[in-house]
Amino acid sequence: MAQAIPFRQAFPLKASCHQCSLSNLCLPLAIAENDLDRLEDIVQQGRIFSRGEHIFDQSAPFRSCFAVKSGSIKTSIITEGGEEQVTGFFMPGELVGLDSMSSENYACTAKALERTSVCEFPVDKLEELTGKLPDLQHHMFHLMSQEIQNSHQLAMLLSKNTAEERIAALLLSLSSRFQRRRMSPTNFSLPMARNDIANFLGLAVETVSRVFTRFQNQGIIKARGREVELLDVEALQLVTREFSRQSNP
Amino acid sequence: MAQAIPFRQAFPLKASCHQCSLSNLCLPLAIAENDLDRLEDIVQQGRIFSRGEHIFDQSAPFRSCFAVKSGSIKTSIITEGGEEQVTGFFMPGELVGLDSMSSENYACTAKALERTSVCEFPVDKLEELTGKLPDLQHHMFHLMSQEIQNSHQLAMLLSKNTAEERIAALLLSLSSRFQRRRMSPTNFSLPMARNDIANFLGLAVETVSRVFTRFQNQGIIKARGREVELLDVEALQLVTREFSRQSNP
DNA sequence: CGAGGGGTTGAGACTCGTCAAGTGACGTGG
DNA sequence: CCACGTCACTTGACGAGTCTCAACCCCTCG
Repeated sequence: MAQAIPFRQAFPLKASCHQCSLSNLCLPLAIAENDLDRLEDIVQQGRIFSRGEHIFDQSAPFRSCFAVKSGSIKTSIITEGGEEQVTGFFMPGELVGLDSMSSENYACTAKALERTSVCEFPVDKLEELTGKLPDLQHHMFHLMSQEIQNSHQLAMLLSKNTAEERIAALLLSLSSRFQRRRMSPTNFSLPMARNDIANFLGLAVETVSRVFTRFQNQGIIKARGREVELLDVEALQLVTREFSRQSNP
Repeated sequence: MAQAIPFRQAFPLKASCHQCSLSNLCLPLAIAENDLDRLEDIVQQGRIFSRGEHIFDQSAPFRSCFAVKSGSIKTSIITEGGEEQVTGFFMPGELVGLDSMSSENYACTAKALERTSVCEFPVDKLEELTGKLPDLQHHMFHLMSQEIQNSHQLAMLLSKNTAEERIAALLLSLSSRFQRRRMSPTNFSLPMARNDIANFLGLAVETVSRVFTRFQNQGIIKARGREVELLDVEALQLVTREFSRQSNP
């Protein structure tokens, strides 16, 4: 990983949405080939953050959205009481900061979970561009409403489901997101700590730990630290009740 | 109320965002006076739904967003297992359907909680218009990101807070939304049933009921059925931990 | 080598869901 | 007019799931 950085920087920073392997997940998805240059004009590519660094901070003036290029990011809200609430994990190809587009300031803090590179989209320029490119505007609406739906799904998970169901759902979500990037959907390493998982899912760390070992004893997964292998995906899906409609009546 | 309907319908349906008392909460907010006509061109105003009627249904083709003019709406998702999850309550001046802008179909079902009138914004025309009016586009981004934030707040409430805290938060949210409309913030009638509250907050109906009576015994609220009076707003805020930062250190 | 963080495991306490019964308001039909 | 069913809501008793507290292990890093 490390040796790639000077290499990338040796190239001109622009003109590389074209070659980016994530362009089918990211903003360029929506854009005709000949408009891609206009998007590239406004993007600042290839900024690198090391593990634990903040991409942006809650209440700082809102300037940009960020697309994850490699690595991963967690976003969280700090409440008035000082508690942290993790609101999401972002993997390569996903866009961070959409929840802040309403306000002058960032609505949450974004932190790199590992060495992470991002592309930066300054909002003023982005909004200007979306006004000119209807497809891009449509795509932005699409992404934002997707974010709302995700959050609703999360709320549902938190309000109705047991610890096992929540964790199964998270594992499956991660699995499908790895798959989108053509990586193994059954064999991956969690970018986040147990603590973050617990916080995100509204559980205690101990509960997360217990469920992991329970799944392991049942032969559904294999887990050593952050290395996870999904042994029985269907069993996981059963746990999330995805299939319960068929056995209900 | 009832006699207003034929009266309104006697007028031409257009040209009334100008007079609408909610225009400072709704989409017109963002728009210069002389552009308002263009918004009005695409709006279908004054559709009425009676209690229990569906404004739109999950999985039906997505056509329009709706602004609540009077009355109130609840949105909910039906899971594969057939359970309902209430995702939001919408009061006059608020926009319903933003979570569906990603897909071909509505992401949830919207149901009138009482006799409710709405204005309809067909999305194709709306998107076309936002492409031409940067302020309107900005406002749409604003509303959508607000919706994301709301949903994150909800997720936080569901994952970290007790039954009392959730209900206090809901009461305060409703209170401030009544106040926005220049109605009493301490004396209002809940548009939704206990059942909906419970579902929305991830609780059992019985728990909601118990908390209501507990608050009543503590002299914080007075509640008879859906009629609610907030007797001690500060106590409610204390319950939600909004102020706990000051007493923490 | 010790310190410290992340993760696991166990025991007890507590919140909340479930089950069950009961109340009051409302509308229907005899 | 009253009996009745229905529906929304309330109240109580009990039990399950999860949190808290505490100890412990393992690994990394200084």
